[in-house]
Amino acid sequence: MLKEERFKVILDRLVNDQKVYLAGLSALLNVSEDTVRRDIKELADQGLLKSVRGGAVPHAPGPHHFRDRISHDKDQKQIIANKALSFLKDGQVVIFDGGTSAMLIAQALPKDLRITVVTNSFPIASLLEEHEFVEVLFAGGRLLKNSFVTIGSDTIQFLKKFRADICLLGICSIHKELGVTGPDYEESEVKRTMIQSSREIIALATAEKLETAEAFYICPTERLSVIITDQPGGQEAFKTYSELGIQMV
Amino acid sequence: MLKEERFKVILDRLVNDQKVYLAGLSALLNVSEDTVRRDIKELADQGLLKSVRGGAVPHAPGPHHFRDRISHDKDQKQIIANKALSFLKDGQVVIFDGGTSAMLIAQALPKDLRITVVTNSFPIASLLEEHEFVEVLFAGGRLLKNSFVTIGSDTIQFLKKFRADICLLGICSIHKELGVTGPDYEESEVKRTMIQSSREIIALATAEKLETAEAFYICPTERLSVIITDQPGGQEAFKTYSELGIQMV
DNA sequence: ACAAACATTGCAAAATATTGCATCAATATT
DNA sequence: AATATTGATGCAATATTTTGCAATGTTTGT
Repeated sequence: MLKEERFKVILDRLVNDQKVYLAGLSALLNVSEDTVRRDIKELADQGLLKSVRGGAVPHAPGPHHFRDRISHDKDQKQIIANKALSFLKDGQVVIFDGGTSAMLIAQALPKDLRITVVTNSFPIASLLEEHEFVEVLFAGGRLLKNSFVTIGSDTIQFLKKFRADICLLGICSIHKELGVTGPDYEESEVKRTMIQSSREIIALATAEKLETAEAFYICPTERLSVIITDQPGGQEAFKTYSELGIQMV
Repeated sequence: MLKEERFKVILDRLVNDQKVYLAGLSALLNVSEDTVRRDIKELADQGLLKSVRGGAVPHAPGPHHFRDRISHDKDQKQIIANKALSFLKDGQVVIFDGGTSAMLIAQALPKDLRITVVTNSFPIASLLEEHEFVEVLFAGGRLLKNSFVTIGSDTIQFLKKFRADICLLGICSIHKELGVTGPDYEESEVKRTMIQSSREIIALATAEKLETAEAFYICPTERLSVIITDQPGGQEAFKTYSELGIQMV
């Protein structure tokens, strides 16, 4: 088996699972762990992934460490992403927030859509490179290591200059009374500004984030136009938000 | 069997299997592995496939991840990069311009250097992720596809906010009378701003760029503090610039 | 602080590349 | 017709790269 084949396998698994282990690859590829380690090192040198103790993770992953990630999240989020896409139209200015959910949307974006994207996320900007008709405006600022988003007053100042049609808000906690909240102060600041600069807000939320709250306030629930979630099951939840004029998907 | 026939077989199998082995082709084509190797080399020179140890794989035309391009003409630039590093000290604020030379410097940056980096280049920001003690301030703006730098008035506005110690200026043309010039209008605008925001300018230039000029003016030659170049040969050039108080390396 | 897991380094064997050279066939030249 | 010339090919000797292993550090979790 060629070294390049191994590389391909490693990268493929990385895309699917967001992580690879030395032991697993060693067994799968029929080579020693040493070899896998060397392969990973080589790929890391090329910037195609990030080598970590015991394995590797994608080079620009989300903010959290990979060991506590669950891969089945991905499928659910993918469905959410596709729903969100249906709200985007040619000519719009869209703000993408920096989370992994927004990233999946960027990934699924049709190549012929002509929109202007404003974002503070490297991975998203990077994904949109191949989209010929998408203009990317990147918000500068202090770079948050490990998550590849910019934050801080410069970012906020940049975002204030826009009047976007839609803001795709990554996963936050949403609570009917307590509003939309997030776990990190500076990130929440940025999100708040994104919301202020947008006409419509589309929030992406896995079901377990509904009716929960975090430390930092972002905006009142009524400000949302659409909530896209994965479990339509909760009739009550559906009603609750519909009463506020929010469309549930 | 004609060489062209073999070529066709090789390319066909490559399309089908995404890989070919020397041994397999040698048996299939009834020629020695040496010949297959030579065939593959020839096809590789034409850019039709990528030669790898033990066989060949399709030439990846896909999304050129921005780090790929660093690898080739590396050596000469690498020497330049190392020279440049000796000018950087803990605590400084350094502006990195977006070229590949600046990228090599970023790559060679010692992990324990504590500096603040201001840049408009994704690749550079991305390279610095692993540098624990480097703070990265990223200049927002319109994203230039294919080169992954931001440009435009937002970028300039961002850069104006700084007073940096050093600006590492990628390769431009330098001419004693005509000053520093660049081939692209908007990029030159950005570079000019970087220079205005910096106390000292270190310019990186391969020897063939000295005493040449491009369309867009960036700054007078005297504004440079140091020129780092690869061929110390030219005694005259050395003198010419030394008279202006510029250090040549 | 300890053990276990993991990483790093040096090393030798195996696989693969490279180089120089001799052969051969096809074509060009005398 | 005889003889160079050229280019492709295979072979062998010599590098170079890859790989697994073992000995030795380093990190992590308890």
